[in-house]
Amino acid sequence: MFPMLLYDDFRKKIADCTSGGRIELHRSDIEIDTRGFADFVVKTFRHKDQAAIGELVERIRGLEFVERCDHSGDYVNVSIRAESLFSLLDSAISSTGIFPDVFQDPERVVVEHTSANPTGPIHVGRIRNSIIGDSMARIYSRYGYRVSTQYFVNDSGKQVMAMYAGFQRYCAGLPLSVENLLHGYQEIYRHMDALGGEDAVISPLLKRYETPDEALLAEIKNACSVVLKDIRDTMSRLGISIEDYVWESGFLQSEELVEVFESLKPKLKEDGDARYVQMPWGKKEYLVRSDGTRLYLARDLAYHLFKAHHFDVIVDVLGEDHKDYARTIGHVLSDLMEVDRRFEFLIYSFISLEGAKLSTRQGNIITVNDLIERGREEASRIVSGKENSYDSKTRESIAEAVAVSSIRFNVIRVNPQKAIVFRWDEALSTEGDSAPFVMYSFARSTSILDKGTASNLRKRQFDVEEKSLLWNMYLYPESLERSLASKRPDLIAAYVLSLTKAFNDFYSSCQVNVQDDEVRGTRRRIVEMYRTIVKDAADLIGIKMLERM
RNA sequence: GGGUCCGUGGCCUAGUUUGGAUAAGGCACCGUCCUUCUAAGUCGGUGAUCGGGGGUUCAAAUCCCCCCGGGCCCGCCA
Repeated sequence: MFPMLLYDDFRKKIADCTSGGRIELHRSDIEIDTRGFADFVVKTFRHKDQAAIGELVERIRGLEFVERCDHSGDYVNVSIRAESLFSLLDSAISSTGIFPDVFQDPERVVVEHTSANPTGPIHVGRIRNSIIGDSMARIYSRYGYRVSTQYFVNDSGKQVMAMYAGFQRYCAGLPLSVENLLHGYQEIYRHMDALGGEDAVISPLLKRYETPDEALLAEIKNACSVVLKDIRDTMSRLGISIEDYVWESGFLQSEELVEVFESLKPKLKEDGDARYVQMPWGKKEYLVRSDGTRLYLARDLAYHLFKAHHFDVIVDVLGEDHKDYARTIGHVLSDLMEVDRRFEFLIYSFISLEGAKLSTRQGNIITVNDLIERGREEASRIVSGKENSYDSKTRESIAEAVAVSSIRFNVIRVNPQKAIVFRWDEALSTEGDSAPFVMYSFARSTSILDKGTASNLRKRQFDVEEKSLLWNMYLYPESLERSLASKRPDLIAAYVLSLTKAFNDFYSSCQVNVQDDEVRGTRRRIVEMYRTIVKDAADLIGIKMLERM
């Protein structure tokens, strides 16, 4: 089943004009104009037959939604009638409440994101995973997929063992808190060499763990839960909630693990008592150590098999350090194990600190909670400085929404492939291309609707700013499509900005609440449609729209 | 060393997948607009050899090759 958006696609209809004619053009020859010549441009470089192009122009002119169509240079410029855009959007939103409507797709998608080792609070380096993952899940969902989200909790590796051992050694008797666990974790790595290295400190625990020693399992899971609670609270503040937390320890002896080894049996190679699979690009990937214990890869494959049992599309959001790893699991699952499911990976580059590297272990982090707090203070100051005075409760809720939205926006707006260098002023920026810019326009639209009175819709000439706003609204499906196909949530951010700019132009040029019934009626309707669409799109990237700010 | 991704005005970010008409936003800087619906806004201005070099093409920020700079990976860690 192929996911689809339901709306009247003018672009497709223009493409249809070329079929059966003397020149054939593909949908990709028809572009959205970005230079101000028209709305759509049809590229005709490869067609020198002027008569045939003239014929095409005539056919396009015949379309009821086309206002103007001219052949100029090597392009055919097509302008769409504002009335057509208006009635398309109006009827879609009137009948279904959204634009574009979707065909409910029965395919089940699971997006795994965040999955950070529970060894400390979530920091700005890690949050990109959560922000991208959550937005991507929302985009799949908006597209009509049945979506679930998961966090794979690592409670079985060296890092959490070290945290547990560190807490025992350096915080004995103290309460099991995030601060104490983090302290123990950092201390034990500081003294690792003096204590005899990982072999002496961690390996015995790992061995007991995999036996399995149920009491140890429970204690470590308990410690992880404490840190995880803190991570969950932070994410929840950002409007991110993950449906299922799947514990790695659950796969130590699972059916799926047995299934992995069963399925890989013919492909598994021996190296002493260790076992590995050979990658076609030359690497050996180990699943079993010489001492018989299993590596993370084995448990993660079991986890992916578990996901494959319940979902059709399995999406992992991973940092660029896991790029080769993703290639490995993709190959093992699809080619070696021949699991008939779509495994997809969204790889993003890191957020770094200027000069320094982020590290939980070394204590060199900016926590997301700190970031939100700073943002809240900043926003609170701006709200207080405004003329219309809000009570302190309203002011604080505005500040929180602005802080959270700004942080999410400034992360999501960058192509996941590109690295981000963290800077305080950029992370919390409230001017220009930012979340508050979008939110503020929305708040102004609330005022417009509050102040005037409704009236009947009547057909009339639209101004250029009205047309431009309508056109931008019409383009929403294009952004949704591209964003989903290329797993680029940043494209939604770009769309939200351009829609907001179009609304601001409209706002400054077109008074809405005027005497004239026809003008007032259509303009108020345009504002309502804008609110529906901008809210829809903003929600995909976690911007919290406020009625007032 | 091998692999991989990135390099667009002083700074940040789109545009590269599918080559085409004036390279688009934002920040900063200079100037404009609050007795029309919220100035977190609007309008205008300064500022780009699209990292460098070669190639393909009627046409290259976009495709190919080489080089330079930076991130990440190259564990019987997770």
